[in-house]
Amino acid sequence: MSTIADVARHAGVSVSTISNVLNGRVDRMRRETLERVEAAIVALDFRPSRAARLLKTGHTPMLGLLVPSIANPMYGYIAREIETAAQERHGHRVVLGNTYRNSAKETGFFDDLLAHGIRGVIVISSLVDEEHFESAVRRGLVMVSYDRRATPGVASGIDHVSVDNFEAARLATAHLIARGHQRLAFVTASGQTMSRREKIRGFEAAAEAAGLPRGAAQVIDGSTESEYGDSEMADVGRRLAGRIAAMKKRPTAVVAVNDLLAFGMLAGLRDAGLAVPRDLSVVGMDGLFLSALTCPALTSVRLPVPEMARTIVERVIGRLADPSIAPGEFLFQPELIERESVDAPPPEGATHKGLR
Amino acid sequence: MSTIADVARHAGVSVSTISNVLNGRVDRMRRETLERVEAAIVALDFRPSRAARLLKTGHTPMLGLLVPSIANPMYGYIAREIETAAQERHGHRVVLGNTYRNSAKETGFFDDLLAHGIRGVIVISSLVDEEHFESAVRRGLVMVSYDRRATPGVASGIDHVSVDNFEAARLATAHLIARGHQRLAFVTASGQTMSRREKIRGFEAAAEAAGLPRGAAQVIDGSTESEYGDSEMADVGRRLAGRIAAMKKRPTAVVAVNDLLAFGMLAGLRDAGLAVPRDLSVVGMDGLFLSALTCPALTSVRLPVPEMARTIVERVIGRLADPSIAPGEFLFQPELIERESVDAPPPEGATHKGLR
DNA sequence: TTGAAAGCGCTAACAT
DNA sequence: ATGTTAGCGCTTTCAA
Repeated sequence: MSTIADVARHAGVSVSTISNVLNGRVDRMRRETLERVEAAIVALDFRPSRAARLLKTGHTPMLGLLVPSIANPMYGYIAREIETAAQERHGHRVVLGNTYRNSAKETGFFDDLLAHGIRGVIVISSLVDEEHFESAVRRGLVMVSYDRRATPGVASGIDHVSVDNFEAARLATAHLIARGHQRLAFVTASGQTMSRREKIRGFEAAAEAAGLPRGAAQVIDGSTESEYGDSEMADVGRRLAGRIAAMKKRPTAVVAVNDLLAFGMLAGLRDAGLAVPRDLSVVGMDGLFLSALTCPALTSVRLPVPEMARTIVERVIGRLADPSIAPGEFLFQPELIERESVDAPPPEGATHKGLR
Repeated sequence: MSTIADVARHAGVSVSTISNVLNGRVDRMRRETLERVEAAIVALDFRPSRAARLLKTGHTPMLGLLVPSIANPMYGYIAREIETAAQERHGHRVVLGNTYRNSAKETGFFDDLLAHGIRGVIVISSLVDEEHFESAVRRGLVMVSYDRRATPGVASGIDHVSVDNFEAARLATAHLIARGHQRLAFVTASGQTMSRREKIRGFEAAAEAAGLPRGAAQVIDGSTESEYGDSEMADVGRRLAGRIAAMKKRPTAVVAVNDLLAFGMLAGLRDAGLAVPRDLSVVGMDGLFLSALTCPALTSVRLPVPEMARTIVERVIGRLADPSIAPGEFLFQPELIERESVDAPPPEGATHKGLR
């Protein structure tokens, strides 16, 4: 691989002239010089070393991207949109890390980014504790977090981009109530992410707004060993389905914390001999393309992923370029996609399978 | 961030001593010196700059990973296993790129890796043309390709790791034949990847081995606009299901080129009023965790993804360390997972819906 | 057992 | 309009 010195020699100019054309400082340059330089660059197939530039400038067009697990279709989708936006719109590459929701892994990732000279990082759907994030920010990282709301009243050095999770759950719940359901459950994996908290609040708010009696809207959660959410998430749904099927006075409709858990729930309900939506209605959240393929096709609350991805990328890169920009909070609105997993509740007294 | 010079000053030694301890050359060092250096490193929270090291040594612990689309659950799964193996077993980070099966994007990715000083790259499931790969290898990349067999007889500078796609399709097809099916279809997206070719050969070989009459085992394909395979792949399956349902003498069983296409097919068959496996049996390939959740649960051929990921990572890193190692081909065996989407064929004359 | 110094490939301030 | 040069933070001979 040829270096800037080779090019300078080949073009019969100095290295700074080469550097000038590489960096667009060509205004006060003789046309003929520029042409010779360009020809030399082509002739030698010269590509400037990013490593050397980084060492000199302290900048490099790369971003870090941390996800709990890229095998989770939702994170895969978000990651694709982020990588594509970073690359196509800003010429940045992305370094990916799976955290398995493990804060030591997160911290290790931040350390490595810094060592590699990468100063922008996007963190997807982490757990509640934010201290090691702020500490990474103090060490020089520009961070945007997806799917966590800023803690109200706490100054943060981090951008927060998220969907309005409260509204997402409220939308799903209100839809169910409008279809006549009076006994509802919100099903989730245990373990508190901030988005789960918001969703639970939205669920309860919708129930209360509809004047449902106390206890008519319950939260049911199931624990996972490895809390990072792909196949495990579906497993939780499946187990929870069994538990719900066995309840004496079971809910007639269920809001799942995300599509993956809903997929598991659909499968578990089927195992238990319950028909959706005849015996029980189900709403998911995420609006993955896969949710159109389940049987029945899943009614879900869709997130505006490509738009959010664009904002996320713009924020990191923008704040990297201008550190005086203050971090902010960006909330996106979800949208209910009606498909086939919701119907009116079964007539009272017919809640057991086969009675209809 | 402190530098090696800061540490040297703090410990009262020279920078080369610091460098020596950083690189484990501590054998002929006074114990007391070592301790002072280590204390200084801790005191200053010093982390050596990878960028500076790279410039000096030409090596950096990073790998490139190219996938058609990380939103595809199968690529997400492979990517997770690869990233985890690279990180946990070899301390390497990974730069991810989505190619959308576009060779200009692939080439651009290779260029950038080289510019960043990254010399190892893993390419997942690319199209047949390999010329721009070999050209990247000539420019210094160490490459391993997943899901492409080496072209027989052609010397290649690339490692090939793949599942035995011939065997995968043969397994699926033989299973169907053993259950009594005599009229089969292999369904796929059009567009030739090498793995599809192999699968088709395996499908046909199984049919022939069973003595099925000519024309009893047909290949049906559907085109996609954007050939990179996630939601589009399912869409193809869905469309093809409609086409199959409408056939006068339709196959009684179908082998899908991958699980995603099978998911679409299941949904499309349902749309068409056909019951699986009563009216038609379906086998997928990949063995995604999602295939356990469909209805009916999908019988599929599972790939040993974690093992393959480990081999892939070992090969790049091994050949990076020792360029004299020759590239090779590594074939893994798949395994049939029986679930609920396969049954005996419907009695002849009862192939139309509702006739049973 | 430790230190001095050259140099990896660039950028940019400063000279000319 | 172009050239000279001092680093950026390390590694690694070579000397002491």
